[in-house]
Amino acid sequence: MPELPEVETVRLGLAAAVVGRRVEGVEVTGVRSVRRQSKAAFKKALLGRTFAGALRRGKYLLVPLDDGAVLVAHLRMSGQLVHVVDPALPRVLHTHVVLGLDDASELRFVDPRTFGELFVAAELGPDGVPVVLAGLGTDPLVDGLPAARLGELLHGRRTTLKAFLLDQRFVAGIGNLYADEICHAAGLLPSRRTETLTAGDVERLAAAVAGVLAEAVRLRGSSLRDARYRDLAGALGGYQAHHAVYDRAGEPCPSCGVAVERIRVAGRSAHFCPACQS
DNA sequence: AGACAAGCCTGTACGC
DNA sequence: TGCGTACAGGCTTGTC
Repeated sequence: MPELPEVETVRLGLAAAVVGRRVEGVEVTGVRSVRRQSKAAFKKALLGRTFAGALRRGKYLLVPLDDGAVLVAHLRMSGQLVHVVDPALPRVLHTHVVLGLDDASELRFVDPRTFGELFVAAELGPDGVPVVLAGLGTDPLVDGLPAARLGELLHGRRTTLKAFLLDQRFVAGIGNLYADEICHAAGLLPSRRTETLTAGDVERLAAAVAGVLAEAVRLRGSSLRDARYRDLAGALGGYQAHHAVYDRAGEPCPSCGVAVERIRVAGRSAHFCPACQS
């Protein structure tokens, strides 16, 4: 499930492979992948446009177009963007949108669970981010997230650390996997109440957010057992081999060897080391 | 065979 | 009262 590091890896791929290309064809065969606007409006907004950049905000990909609008993509659970150099290659099952580009390559959107979506946003805020995404919080990579800022965001919150990290209104880009890894790196339980965090805890949390995400981006994201996440060229990520706790219940904590446990927090699976985290 | 996983939205209930 | 939080349900399909 693509989170910030996976989406950032796709963004880097888009910047290298499709920025500067012009859209010459738009096919929308999926029923749900384009749902914020009509398929006709989506096609009209893209046809003839040139990709002018590749940005990311949280888990949203933003591709500015040469007319000032922005192509927005969210992969949700199972979405994948694939750059296919040879359009004669067969389309895999669940290919819902295909953009034909002026170098004869194709950008394909594949999404078995159809939670993901594409749309073109014309109304932008002063930061160039579509106004419909104005509710997104701080992006730790784009904006940085020093401990002082994290402390401000935590101020007054009365919830679990897990729920806080997953709430895109405060920090944008963290999902279930990286929430668990960040908690472990910070030595804090995912079930820890935010109102009990000390200044030292917040310092370690800020360092963990930055450190875990940076390392995961460096290794081009995490591909899980289903190998659903792949980068734009179809390659697997490398961070899954470095997971300390996520999806490792019963296996030894890499720091201390104690068995990793799994519980439910904020309605989600949460993995943690009972010895290293408090 | 059916529970489960995921992200995000919506609706509703509850507590300070 | 009102706000923030909690929880459940919906959407979907591949996997165990």
